[in-house]
Amino acid sequence: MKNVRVVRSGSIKSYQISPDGEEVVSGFFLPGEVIGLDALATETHPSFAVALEDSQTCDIPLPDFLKMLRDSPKLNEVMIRLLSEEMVETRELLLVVGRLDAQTRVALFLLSLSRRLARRRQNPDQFKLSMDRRDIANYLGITIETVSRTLSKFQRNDIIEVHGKQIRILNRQALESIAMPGLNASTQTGGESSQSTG
Amino acid sequence: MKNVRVVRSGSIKSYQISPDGEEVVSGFFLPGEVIGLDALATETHPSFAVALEDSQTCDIPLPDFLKMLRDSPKLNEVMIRLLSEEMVETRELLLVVGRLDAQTRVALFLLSLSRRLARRRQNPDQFKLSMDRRDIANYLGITIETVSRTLSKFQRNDIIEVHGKQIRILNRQALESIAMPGLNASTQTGGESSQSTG
DNA sequence: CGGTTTTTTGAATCGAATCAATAGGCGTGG
DNA sequence: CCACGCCTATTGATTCGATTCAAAAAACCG
Repeated sequence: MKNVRVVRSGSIKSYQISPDGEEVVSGFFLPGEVIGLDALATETHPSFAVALEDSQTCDIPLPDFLKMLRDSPKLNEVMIRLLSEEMVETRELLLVVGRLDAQTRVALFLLSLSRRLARRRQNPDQFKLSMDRRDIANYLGITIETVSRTLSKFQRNDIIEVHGKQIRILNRQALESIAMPGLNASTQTGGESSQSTG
Repeated sequence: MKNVRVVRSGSIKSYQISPDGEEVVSGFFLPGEVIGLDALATETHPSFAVALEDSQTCDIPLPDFLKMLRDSPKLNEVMIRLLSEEMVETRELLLVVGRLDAQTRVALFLLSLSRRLARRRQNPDQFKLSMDRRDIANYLGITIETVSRTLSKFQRNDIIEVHGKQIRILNRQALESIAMPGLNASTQTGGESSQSTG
């Protein structure tokens, strides 16, 4: 699969196969987002991609893309910028993922989805998860059970509403304060919320 | 610090300041490695860098560097490749850091250092850590105590020898098998109480 | 519907963090 | 050179969060 792929509609899961044969989810892509930029290094995708729902994508074969790169200095600049941005984002995720507790990861995940939906003018406060719990857990590096428990807890605290894959954000502020690594503890989250102060 | 920086000698720690004011170590750089590629996106470094020992670096001011990029399609290509490679590497680290236990992280860390030393023709089996336990812990997303315990354990199992910052790798195979996420468990690493020469 | 898979919830266990105390290095000054 | 104090590292005991194992409940599909 040596393509650069632009997502047009639907959603895509990308994953790798770890040395021990396990699937490892490395990202979810929404419309407008680009998959396979890291293919530029190796000229082969280190990862696979599957659609999570009916999706349309626009594939550009890697050789063609490289040729375009050579022909267009402008595209070159854009690509460097895109890569560099993705780099910053991934680096941040890296800082975050290894050291955060489960509920922070889940909060960040929900907010990330929300933000990306907002960017394409969809309701950021109510949306349907296109991936199942297993994929979320895998992506966040926690277990299915912990994802489930955490969502339940958020719901109990009136931060979100969960109906299967349907999510509604009720208290964005609370969610954001949970997502903040160690920053301000209590918003108006009452109940059992108890995000640790340090 | 709007520079792209090439490390010539010594070693450099790069870090960010998290929202709650904590230092977060984001990488260690050895000679020949390049710091600040992600500066290309924002035109400002998201991170700081300090020398861990006497070091020489070669700084290229970002504007100059960007001009060079504009003037040289060749450099452009090289940069895209470099960024893309760094991307792959960081992505892998990401997969790994969020889901691995402490001793796997430490093993990977030691092997990473070793590999990078080998690349520049230094002894990959005996070297001095230029950073302290605090930095290692911070980088790996675990605590000082856990780093210490893990190194001690490796030593007890005759996998490495530790004298403060001086490290000697005694059983690379064992270290590698620990570093493998969930792959073949026992080389001769066995449990804590495996046989040993004394 | 029945059967399957996904999700939620509960109880027990395990690993790492935390709290606390000791040991080792290292530079300064007696 | 040794004594002292400071800082880093190690080790031990306890606590806490997440995993694991197990089972029930809900959603999904032919």
